[in-house]
Amino acid sequence: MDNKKATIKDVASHSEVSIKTVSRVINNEYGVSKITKSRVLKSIKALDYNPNKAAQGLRSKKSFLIGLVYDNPDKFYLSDIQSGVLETCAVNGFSVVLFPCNHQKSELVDELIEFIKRTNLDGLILTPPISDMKELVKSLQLEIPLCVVSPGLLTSNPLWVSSDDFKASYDMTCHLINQGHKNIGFIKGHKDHGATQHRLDGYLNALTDNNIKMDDRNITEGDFSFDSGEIAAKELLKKKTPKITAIFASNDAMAAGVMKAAHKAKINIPDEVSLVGFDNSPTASQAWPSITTIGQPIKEMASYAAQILIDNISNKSEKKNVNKTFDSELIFRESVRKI
Amino acid sequence: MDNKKATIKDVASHSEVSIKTVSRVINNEYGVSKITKSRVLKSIKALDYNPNKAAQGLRSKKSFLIGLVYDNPDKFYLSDIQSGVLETCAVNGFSVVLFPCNHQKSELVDELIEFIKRTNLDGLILTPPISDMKELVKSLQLEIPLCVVSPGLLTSNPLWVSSDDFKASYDMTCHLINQGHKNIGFIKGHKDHGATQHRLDGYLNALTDNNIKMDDRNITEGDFSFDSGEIAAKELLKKKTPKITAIFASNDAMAAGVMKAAHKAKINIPDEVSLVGFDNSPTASQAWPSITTIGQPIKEMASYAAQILIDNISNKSEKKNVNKTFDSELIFRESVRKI
DNA sequence: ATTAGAATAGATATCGTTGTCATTGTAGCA
DNA sequence: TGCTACAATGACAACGATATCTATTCTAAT
Repeated sequence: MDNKKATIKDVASHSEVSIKTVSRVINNEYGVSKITKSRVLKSIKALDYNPNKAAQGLRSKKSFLIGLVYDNPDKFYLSDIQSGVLETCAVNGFSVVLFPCNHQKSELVDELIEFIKRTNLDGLILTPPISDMKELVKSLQLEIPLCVVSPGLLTSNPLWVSSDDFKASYDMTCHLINQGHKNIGFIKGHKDHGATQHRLDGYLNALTDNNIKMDDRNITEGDFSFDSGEIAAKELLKKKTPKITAIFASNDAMAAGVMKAAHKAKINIPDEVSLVGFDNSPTASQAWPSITTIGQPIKEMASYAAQILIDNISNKSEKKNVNKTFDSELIFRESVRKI
Repeated sequence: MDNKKATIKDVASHSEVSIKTVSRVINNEYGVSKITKSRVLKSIKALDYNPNKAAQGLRSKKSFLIGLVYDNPDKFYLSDIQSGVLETCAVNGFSVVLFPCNHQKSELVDELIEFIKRTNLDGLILTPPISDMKELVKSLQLEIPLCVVSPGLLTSNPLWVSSDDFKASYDMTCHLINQGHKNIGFIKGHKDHGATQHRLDGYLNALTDNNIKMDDRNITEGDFSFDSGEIAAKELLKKKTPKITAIFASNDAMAAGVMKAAHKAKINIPDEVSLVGFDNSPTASQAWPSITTIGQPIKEMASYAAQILIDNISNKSEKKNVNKTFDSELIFRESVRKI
């Protein structure tokens, strides 16, 4: 049976000090001698004591809860985000509360504010495309410490972490060009994601820098979904003059869609058309042929985001410039052919 | 700026009743007249009051936190589980704390118990394959209210929800047989999952009931991963006498692996070999050809699991027989051909 | 009228911590 | 020796809710 749980009082009397001293030990505060500290720690172990979070929270006005807000159909991306945030929070004694939502819902701000209050959050992490909603971010900032992941625009205001989508996209396009491709189709991502523009810009700049004239018909709409990739590919593949020799999909899900379209149309990848994606999701490595793509350290980014947010909440460090951009990496596989 | 948050006291004085009456209204307790109640509710709105969870928890010994334990590489499955649990918890004023883990780690029980204590959980939901670890479940039961999802063995003891894997697998096998297939390869799932045995049994029983002699060489090992599916398929596809005409993979990820193996070996699906999976994950619908599979109401199951757990915690209902098995559904697509 | 019993409301203790402020102990120094 | 400075410790209130118990008011039956 469960003996009643030990409280700070029990620890105090067991180690013959005041409860305040025990509290000091728990919170690693100054002013406890080494001897006392070790005695208290021994008692804590002996009694299997765990501080009561509710009581701590009540007194210190903290909830030790961080909200994670998302509206992203990419389960692989989300999974990485979650693990990163989770690990860091666990290490720091925080828990994570998830908040899936619909970014197009007009009442979202109100719902979020209600959520923050009801749950008594200490901080909030916003992921794309929520992190791209400037007005919403502005409003939430007034309520609670914030960290945004991959926002379209980097301001100095809320905490942020980001990845270098522009450079990655630029480099990948150059890679295709180096492989002899000049007619490269591009499938854009969802218009509400900041990354969409950056990835497009990388592509466009690479063309320009390599003196390739941009052809409007090579650029198609997409929304990061598999289906949109398939539809866009149909469009691109039926263009005849000049024929497209490579397709750059703004993410791997759409690249997989392209692959399906190609299969259906009996167009061989990479022999007839090369294909690259973005995200390094399992989809890309499991496809046949496996898809050349761009990897970003999503989990690390998320982990770092949680850390700077927690630091900010605990105002442990008043360091400035904690915001950080993470490097991406090209991952070469079987879906690109030299021509 | 943030005015200080309203407390129950503020509401009490604003509506000119005692704090206890406000408490009664918040908790929907007996003994408040309609008039008083509406006055209090009005004040609550006017002051934008939200009960402080920490204080509630401290006093009532609850944390309003439910733990969700998982060790499953299938992100689609997990995503459904999470949304289901999340929604139900939100409606009931509970939050969800995630606990990803490694089910093969020997210290898992201790880690879980530590987690339960540290986080002060009110209840725990275990998903496969953790829900299949009998000893672990037994130990945790002593600590905290439990609900297991899809355990291999259904006992009356902890709360559970389940899906009818045996029947689904049986029906799917019969479907293949009806389409003229007699030599059906089977790829098993991960040995630690209870579902693995049930799915295999369904297949075997269907063969027996249709007077088809089981061939040992038709049954291969797998572990629910894409790669294991690809490896198993290589094995099955090289068998010549008698040739296999259909493959039943225990989940969609492995079915996708089979598809890759077939592509590599230039074997056409479904013309030369039919293929079916299990889970109805996006993988199956996005493949080319799209894969016939079995759908289970994962999200609903998870939602239901959370509900009965919360009911149990709040001992709202002492209903017995709340445990429930959910029906599966065959989903017919392009990967099966009549012969 | 009277009164039992239900319905309603309130006073106060309490949950397990941390914050504030006071007290004690000890080493260093003139 | 006497004093200061600072490290170490403790007493007690407070956080914001619920539980327990008591005190009113209201209703309906006598």
